Parts: sequence; structure tokens; C-alpha cells
Amino acid sequence: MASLDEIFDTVADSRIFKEREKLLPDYIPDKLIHRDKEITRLAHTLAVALRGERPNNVFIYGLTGTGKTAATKLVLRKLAEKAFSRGVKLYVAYVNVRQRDTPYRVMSDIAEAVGVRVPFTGLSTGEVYRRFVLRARKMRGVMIIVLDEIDFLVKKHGDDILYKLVRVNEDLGGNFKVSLIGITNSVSFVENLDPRVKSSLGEEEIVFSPYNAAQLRDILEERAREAFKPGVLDPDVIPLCSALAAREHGDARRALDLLRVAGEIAERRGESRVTRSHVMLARLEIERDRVVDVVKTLPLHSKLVLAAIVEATGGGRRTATTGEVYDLYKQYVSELGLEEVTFRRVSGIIGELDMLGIIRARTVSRGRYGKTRQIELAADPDPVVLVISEDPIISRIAEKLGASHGGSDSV
DNA sequence: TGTCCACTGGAAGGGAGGGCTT
DNA sequence: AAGCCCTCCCTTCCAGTGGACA
Repeated sequence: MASLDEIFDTVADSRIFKEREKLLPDYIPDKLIHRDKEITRLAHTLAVALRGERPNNVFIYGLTGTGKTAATKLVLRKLAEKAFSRGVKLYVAYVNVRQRDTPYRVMSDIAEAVGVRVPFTGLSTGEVYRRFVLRARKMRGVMIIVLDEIDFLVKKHGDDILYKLVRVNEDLGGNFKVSLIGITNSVSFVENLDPRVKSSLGEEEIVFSPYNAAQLRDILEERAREAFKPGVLDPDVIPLCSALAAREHGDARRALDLLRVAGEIAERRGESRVTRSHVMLARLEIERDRVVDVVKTLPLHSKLVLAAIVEATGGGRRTATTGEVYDLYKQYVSELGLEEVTFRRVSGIIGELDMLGIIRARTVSRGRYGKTRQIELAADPDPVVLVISEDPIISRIAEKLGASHGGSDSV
């Protein structure tokens, strides 16, 4: 174990990083390579705001890590600077709808962007909207509202709020104009929108296609130049990160994460170069952290269902059905002296765990033997069991779990 | 060819816990 | 304090459903 002194010194006098922040997901460089076309398009569309006109609403499509958010933020940042220097009133509300996942929270963020203070609960969504409109009517200027990952909102809460926002200008008089940018990685969700919302939001559409491995390499090289000290990266590190990320539909964020975490691992070990093996370790560490984060925040019964899945699948060695999982779950619950949730709920929880990528559940029909889901563990069972055993209420059964899968298939 | 299993997945609603306004 | 409203987790009810089997 290194002494604290040593830890602080190795990090403070990093041999690896020059500016690690340049690899963080929220860092947006001044130039995004391989996205010139898209950025130009968006800039042209939004530029009319500088004349005080309302830009067309824009719909932006593209898979995760294709630069949609970064490009949008970049253009808006520059636009805001330009507006400021020209004395044009421009307001921007950026809302990530996955994090702010209710109509109420979305609406409060929008209201706060024009200076309306709203409590985080207690009001109706309609009231927040009314206050926003009241304030906005007294203002002049252009407002651009970005709804990132908009599909999440619609999936959970329908398109009522979009319908309202799309028509907000009718409530505003003429001095304050609102335009919307919707960002989504799901093309299919657009089909289910109210046709009026669809046509209004889609006044302009921009598609971000995935990066290929060569483009990812360019991006990483550019960023690595700023982030790392010269010469610390082994020559095959960037190609490896790009190749791994390209395999996952050209996700640049993923590639940057790999590179950053690989560097962090090298640094932690006090090594002076980043190698292939650091990248492979980074891959495991990233996945592990994700699993830990997700499982930690699960409600009690979801953890229990997950525990049941771990046991029913023998720590990921076989598949299990919903019925098997439910039986085990019931056992745990009675052992712990808790009340059980219904079958329907367990089925719902299984669906949620699938969405979170902790398990994979395929519905299959076994003919005479009914229709069920075939459930397999998608995550490494070790971190799952670890986190579950940290929950004071259920740690007792987690001990059994640890024994049952035995850590035999650990990393 | 129809039956029937073991579920799925949609819909509606409830109530606890939070916090607002008046 | 009363009266609302919101979110989260959950319940109840129920109409499907793919395909092995008789």
C-alpha cells in the first residue's frame, strides 16, 4: 500500500496526464472533427436568432456517442457568445430529459432559464408553465430549448408536454419567441408522436451517423494530444480504444472513457506509459463501475429480484424463467420476514433490470409449457453480489449467494 | 387443428411521502 | 391548517400470445 504522501505526489506530478479533463464526457472542445456538415447545418438554422427571428425547430437523430449533444452545445455556446457581443437577447435552456425525467422537472428547468424560481415539488406542471409564460410575455428575445434524449420523456409520460411546448409561441405574444431542439437516439420513437408535434418539431432534421474506427482514431488522437504528456501512449493504445468502441456502434464517448480510464490505471500503478493491457483493464473497470452504480440505487425488491436471478442462473451460467425467479424471490422474502410484491410487479422489475442492462431477458414461447422470459445475467455477478450484500436488510441472503456462485467465474 | 400453458404487457388506480400555496 | 399536486413503488384486472402437444 502506497503512503498518502506517495499517492498525492504521483497524482500531483502526473507522468501520464497533462490535462485529464479533456477526456471527460462533459468537456466540449472548440472543434469537433468529422462533424463539420452537421455543425454547419445547425449553425445555419439557429443563426437567424441573431436577427431576433425564431429559428426553425430542429430534430437531431443519432446513436449514443455520435456527437449530437456535443455539437449542439458547441453551436449554442458560440451562438450565445455572438449574441452577447451583438447585444441580442438569447436564452438557452438545455435539459437532459433522461436525468430530469418528469414533465414537471423539464418545465421547471425551462422556467428557471428565464429566471422564474420554482420549488422542486409542490406545484402542478401547468402552474409552472403558466409562470413561465407570464414571465416570458414581459420579455423580449429568442429562447432555444434543447430537450436531450427526448425519447425518454415521451416513453414515460407521453407527448403532452411536447404538444404544449411546440405551441408555446401562441401563448407568448410576439416579443419572445421559443424554438425547440429535440435530440434522440431512437428513430422509431418519432413514429409514435402526435402528428402535429412530429411535423412541428421536425421543421428541420439533422442526422448524426456513427463514427467508424478511423474517425474515432482521429478524434482520440486529437484529444490525446491535449490530455496526455507527449510519448506516454503506446502506439497501439488509440487504435485499440477505437476498435473496441467502433464495435459498439461507433460510440466516441465510450472510446474517450476507455482512453481516460486506461491512463488513470497506469497512473495509479505509478507506471510511465499507457499500454494495451491498461485499456483491457479499463474496459473491465468501466463495466464494473456501471454495474455497481446501477445496483446500488435499486429499490429493495428490485435488489431481491436481482439476487434471485443471480441464484437462479447459477451466477450467470444458465438461464432462468420468470416463474423460477419469482419462486426464489418469495423464499428470500419469507426468510427475511418481508411482504412480497405481486407476480406482476416482479415481471415488471425483470423488465426494468433488462432495460438497465444488468440482465438480458428474451420472451420465448415454450409451447405447451407456456410463454415466459428467458433471463440471463448480463453483468459480472461479483460486483452485483457485492453491492447487494452491502444492503443491511438483505445482507443475510447475499452471503448465501456469494457461496452459491462461489466467485468461480470472477475476473 | 385447436387447446392451453405460463406467462406478457397494457391500463388504471392507490397511497405513502414529499412539499407547495393560501 | 387545509387543500393541492407531484413522484415512486406498487396493486388489480385482464386481454393477449407463440408454439408443443393431443
